[in-house]
Amino acid sequence: MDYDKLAELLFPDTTDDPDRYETIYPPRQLPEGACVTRLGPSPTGFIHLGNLFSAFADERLAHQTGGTFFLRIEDTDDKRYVEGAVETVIRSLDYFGIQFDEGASAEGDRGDYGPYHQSERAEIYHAYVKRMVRRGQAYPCFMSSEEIEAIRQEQEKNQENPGIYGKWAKSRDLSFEEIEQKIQAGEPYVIRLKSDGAVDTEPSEMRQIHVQDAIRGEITMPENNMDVVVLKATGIPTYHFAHVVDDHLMRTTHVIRGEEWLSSLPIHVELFEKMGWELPVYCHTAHLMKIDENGTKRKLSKRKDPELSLDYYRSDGYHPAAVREYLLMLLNSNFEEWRIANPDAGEEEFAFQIEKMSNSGALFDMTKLNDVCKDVLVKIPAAELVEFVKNWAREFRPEILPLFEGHEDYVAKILDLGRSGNKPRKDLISAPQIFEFIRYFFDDYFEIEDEMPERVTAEDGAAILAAYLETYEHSDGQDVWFEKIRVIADQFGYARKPKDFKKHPEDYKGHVGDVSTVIRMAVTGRSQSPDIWEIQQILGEERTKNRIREFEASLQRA
RNA sequence: GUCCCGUUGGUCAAGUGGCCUAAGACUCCACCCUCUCACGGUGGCAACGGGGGUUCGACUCCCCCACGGGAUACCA
Repeated sequence: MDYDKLAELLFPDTTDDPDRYETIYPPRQLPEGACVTRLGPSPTGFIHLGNLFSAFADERLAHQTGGTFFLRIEDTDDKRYVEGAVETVIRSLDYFGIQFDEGASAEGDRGDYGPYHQSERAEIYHAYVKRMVRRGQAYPCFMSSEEIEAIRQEQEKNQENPGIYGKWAKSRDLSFEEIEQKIQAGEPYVIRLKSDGAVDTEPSEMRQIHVQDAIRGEITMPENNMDVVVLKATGIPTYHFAHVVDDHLMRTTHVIRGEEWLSSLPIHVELFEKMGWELPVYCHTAHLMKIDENGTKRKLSKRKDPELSLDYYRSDGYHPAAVREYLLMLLNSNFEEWRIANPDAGEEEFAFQIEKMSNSGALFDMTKLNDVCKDVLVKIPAAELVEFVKNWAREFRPEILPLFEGHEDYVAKILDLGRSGNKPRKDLISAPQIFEFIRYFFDDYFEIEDEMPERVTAEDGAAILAAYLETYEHSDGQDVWFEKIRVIADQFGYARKPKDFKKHPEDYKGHVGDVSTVIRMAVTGRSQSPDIWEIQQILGEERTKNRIREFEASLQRA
């Protein structure tokens, strides 16, 4: 077989000098140790937590080392294309603070290593495939999908490994004339790798390949022996081939991808060997898992698990900084302890290590996320939180937007309730929860929600409120204010201090806490809340007094 | 079927042959602080999947099994 002739037949218009791309895309001029990473989503536009998870690792690794992080759209499967997907991907990631230095963007490609859409790189792939053909490393295959299906069935019947290899790779033996004739007849074909892997050998007897995975350590697998497709009938490469060519030419140093790729590693190794290129550092991450209804751990799935979608966190009003913080905890096991030691440091100060990534799948724990949210939100200035909640409301709860819009200062004061000092309150978790938490500050959403304390009758309650109103001075300081409540407690037979009541419960109806709960009920409609005095200061004198009068009246009616 | 990866409390996890009577965080419980709640503090419950080896000694190394996950496409 004259491979040069075959290559010319297959790729008449393609360059014979793929090495020219080596000069078009020279090694990057980067500082020693800089990592080049990439995210390669398919253009469905659906970007999920797993993508964010690995994008985060990519981003940290690149930016921490002074390297480059780029976006490459892996649109080799035309069936998957969704309009506007690139914008969606970029926007989703940007919301969580992930930005690319290079690659596909809303305004088109940026950077010297493009094009960054695989669909636009056909001539590059073809140049390398042509060279493989010339070297006898690849060949056209004319088998129809029916033929391949029949082969698979026979292999299954004989308990053989499915796939095109060895004797099944019938098109390997086609003569030039046969090929030429089929092509002239317009028969569709793909280009397959002519694998050097041993066939008819037990896997354990096969040559083993050894790859150092940055997360998992040394990986040992039998070499590839499949004649995998490198170029589809459409002339577009498969993932395997595109990965090898692109990551070489784009000078990717670290390939971070999900563990589902582990099994195709031998294919990639053979391809890299055939091309004569150095392997990138592979980092195969574990999948995010969840516990499903029957209590078993399983991979988060697109279809079943709404929490996999990034939009889930956005629409549920989780602050991106909190999601980042939590993800970083899952990403690097030592982050949490570092955070405890450095509560105020920026995330970028944390030394992310790829080796510290877990190699078993982590369960995504919403309870923990909520806890992380509290710690993260407590550090965000109130004004910023107001903007955050406002933007969330605008998109997801427009009916409550008027509460925030134009009242930013009022809301900011509410959010700052008890947040100062060295033991700040940590009440705030997510946008909807924040609204729920502060709702009673707005008359439209104020209502009596809880029950009166057991130790206070309606009659006593009304009397307490009357006495409270009598002595109420809006300008009183907190201490003076509370002293007055103690006096009222005393008047009505409630202990001035809870401890007194605990010691001699028979002497009292209750204690000062019961009295203040009545007031709290009147002012907030709830039996639990932050400091009443501060709440009253924010509500203002008029609104406070009105609420007390109203509750007093309702108790009298009862 | 074959191949690969994984398995430490309910969850995230530290652990690289003796420092393990197995760290820390979340959850839960108790107590303290306290006008309620939250915060904070103190304490508590709770784990090396099973079986064989190797070794003076194994969570750590090897083998088998079980379980979970993945691959086995002209999807990525």
